[in-house]
Amino acid sequence: MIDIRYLRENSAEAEERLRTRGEGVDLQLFKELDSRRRDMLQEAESLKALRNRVSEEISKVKDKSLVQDKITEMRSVSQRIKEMDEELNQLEEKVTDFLMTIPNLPCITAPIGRSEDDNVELRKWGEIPSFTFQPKPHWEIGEELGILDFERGAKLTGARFTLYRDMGARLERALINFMLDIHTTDHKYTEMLPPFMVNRASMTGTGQLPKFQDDLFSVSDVEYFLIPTAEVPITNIHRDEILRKEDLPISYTAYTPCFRKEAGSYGKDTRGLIRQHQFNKVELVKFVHPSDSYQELGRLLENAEEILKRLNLPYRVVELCTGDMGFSAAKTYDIEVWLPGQSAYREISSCSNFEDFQARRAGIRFREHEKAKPEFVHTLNGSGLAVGRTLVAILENYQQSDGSVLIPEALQPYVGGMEKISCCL
RNA sequence: GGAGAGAUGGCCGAGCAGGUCGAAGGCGCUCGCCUGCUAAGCGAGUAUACUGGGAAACCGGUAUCGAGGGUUCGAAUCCCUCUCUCUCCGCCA
Repeated sequence: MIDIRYLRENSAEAEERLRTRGEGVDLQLFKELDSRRRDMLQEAESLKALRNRVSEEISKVKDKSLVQDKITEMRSVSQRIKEMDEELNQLEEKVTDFLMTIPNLPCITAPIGRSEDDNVELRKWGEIPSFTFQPKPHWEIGEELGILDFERGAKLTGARFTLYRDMGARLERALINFMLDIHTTDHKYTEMLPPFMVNRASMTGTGQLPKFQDDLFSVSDVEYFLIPTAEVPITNIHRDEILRKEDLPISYTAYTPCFRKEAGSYGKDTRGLIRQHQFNKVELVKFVHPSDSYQELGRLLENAEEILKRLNLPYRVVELCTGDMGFSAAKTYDIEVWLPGQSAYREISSCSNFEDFQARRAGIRFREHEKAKPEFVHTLNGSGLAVGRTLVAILENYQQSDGSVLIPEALQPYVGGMEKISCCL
């Protein structure tokens, strides 16, 4: 949520900045509703002040028959208050409903652009492997090795679900442990294992709701939603809390499965592991002091990159343009890993600074000084990394001419010292 | 799933035959005093949001005792619904 005062006082500037996202927002209606609300609020509150005063007078008189006329008068005042409160509630609801659907203001340093074509490549790392044979896409490698079973995944559930078997399952599990170990031990994040379903308030806090309900799976007998990313439960850990300044920055990491409907992506990535309804991810989340947030974003990005470096997988870092950023983000860097099967870089991590957008929605604050008013923290998060896509990158980059796949050295201790995956069938 | 108890400020905890209660008392914390040091003691202060005024310091109004609704001139206190927590029984990894 954007600061309502900012929208009130700088609506032209706000409209301009939002326009760079490709989001035409008209603040005129908002301004009207907002000022009507404030006028009415004042009126209702002065009526309440009157009622409070007179009620106190009544309480001091023993013989109520002496103040019967005041009681009668207050009866109608109360009636009026009730009517105004109802109208006020409606106005307020309209205003917050509107605010909740407005995306974050892009950071002024974010490159202006319309789509991913306008993203800016910042750096590249690693050697793109060259093959003496035609490299295969991971779904072929996985099926031939007997470690990925797409057909049975579809039988069990449906499209975009995959059964990992044997070394596939083990490799996925190894990657999760590998990533968590690095982030906890070397990068000093605190590991969390959150619920995989959350309530409406949590989804609203991080920005998935109310606007993106269509992207979420939910359960039918209670109003719980399956998390699309660990960002949701982890960021909401501190919802409605005032954190101690000394505790900032707070850094959490968590492995969770993620559930996404992927509505509107019907034709895309239909084969393989790239776009699944359920996938595993290790997430990094930080709660930071507003003055440090961009520095911390840089660190978080490096922490995510570190995983690819240790696995020796080539990647590049891209800065997203205003038109390609997510709803809640002010600034986003994507890490894209090289996939020889597609001869392309594909997103494997997205690291964002939300500034105070989520903190304001979720009520996550801190105090600058003992007596200072609480302020909103800045929240950050990034994938560290998407596990399934990391497995894809390993299969495609480490594939051998005989169909086997070498296991990156750093990962070998996590698979009992095994050096390569041969056919598991 | 069955039976019962509960939810009050940073924490503990009173109030609950409706009024002077944003809420006693204690603890914690902050500042000051006192004191060889420490401990103890004394005094003052110590919620949040919205809103009006003010350059600001600050001053005023409203709301908040789990959430929402109701009764009433007036609700932490009475009534209804919901959520959560705890205890016992059952079931279960």
